[in-house]
Amino acid sequence: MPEGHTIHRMARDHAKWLGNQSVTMSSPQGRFDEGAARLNGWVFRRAFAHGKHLFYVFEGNQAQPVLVHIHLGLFGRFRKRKAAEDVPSPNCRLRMQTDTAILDLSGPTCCEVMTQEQADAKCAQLGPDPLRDDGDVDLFVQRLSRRRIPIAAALLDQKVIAGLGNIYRADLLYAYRIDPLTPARDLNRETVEALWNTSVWWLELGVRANRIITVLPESPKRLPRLKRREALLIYGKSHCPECGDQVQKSQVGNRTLYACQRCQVRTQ
DNA sequence: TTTTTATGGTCAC
DNA sequence: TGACCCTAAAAAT
Repeated sequence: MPEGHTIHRMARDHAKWLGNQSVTMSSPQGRFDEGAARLNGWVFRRAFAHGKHLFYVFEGNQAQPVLVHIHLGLFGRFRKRKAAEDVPSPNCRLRMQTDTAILDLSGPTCCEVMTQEQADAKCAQLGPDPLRDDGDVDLFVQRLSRRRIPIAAALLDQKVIAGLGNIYRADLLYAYRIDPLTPARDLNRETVEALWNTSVWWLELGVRANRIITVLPESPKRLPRLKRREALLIYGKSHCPECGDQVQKSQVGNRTLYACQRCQVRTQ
């Protein structure tokens, strides 16, 4: 269930659980047999994320580290297992096991071995990631300024900004009352910077809370207990929290968009 | 029990 | 634009 915050959180957690340990790797399902066999017993050195892409760095018997690139897609999922006796799901693509932890991966769009150079090339295709130190708001501004597509489609385009998904896009546009069909390049810089800054804040909060929360105005010391519904502004709702009108569901950028036609009227 | 849905993405036309 | 890929849980029957 991944937008960017999930992937960055996984990079952090997995490095904590597996870091600097020799990892026993297998592919119960069989579709990653070759990769698992190649890296079996290698040392998990570190993990990093760019947008929704997750990378592990393994060191073994070769001069250069070798990476595993994982993209969860819509259905991909990791499960942390308690004991080695746990039987993996029949669709478990990859099991990584150390003396202290077991991680099972199922349903990823992508799970492949690659070099650092290939990983760099993969990341070079992506837009700036608000969660990364090298995330650059100017690049976001520039990429948006060249697109005529609706802003609601642009926010899902990983070449424009990396890490946002369907929930963050709906709530970002709602937060600033932006008409979702506004051409991306028509938005003024002030608005684009606001979208970026709020993305940074929401994604960081998402990593910390390990869930999407878009309703908190500033960082609280203690996270309130929120039910899923209460944590979101408009995504998945039937009525606008501001005016009470029915929320419009439509398909924009191939995904279901939730928006309020009465409130979201800004076009710059 | 079957069908639908989901926080994603690629490819062909 | 639509077909398709991947999996699991919720919703519908």
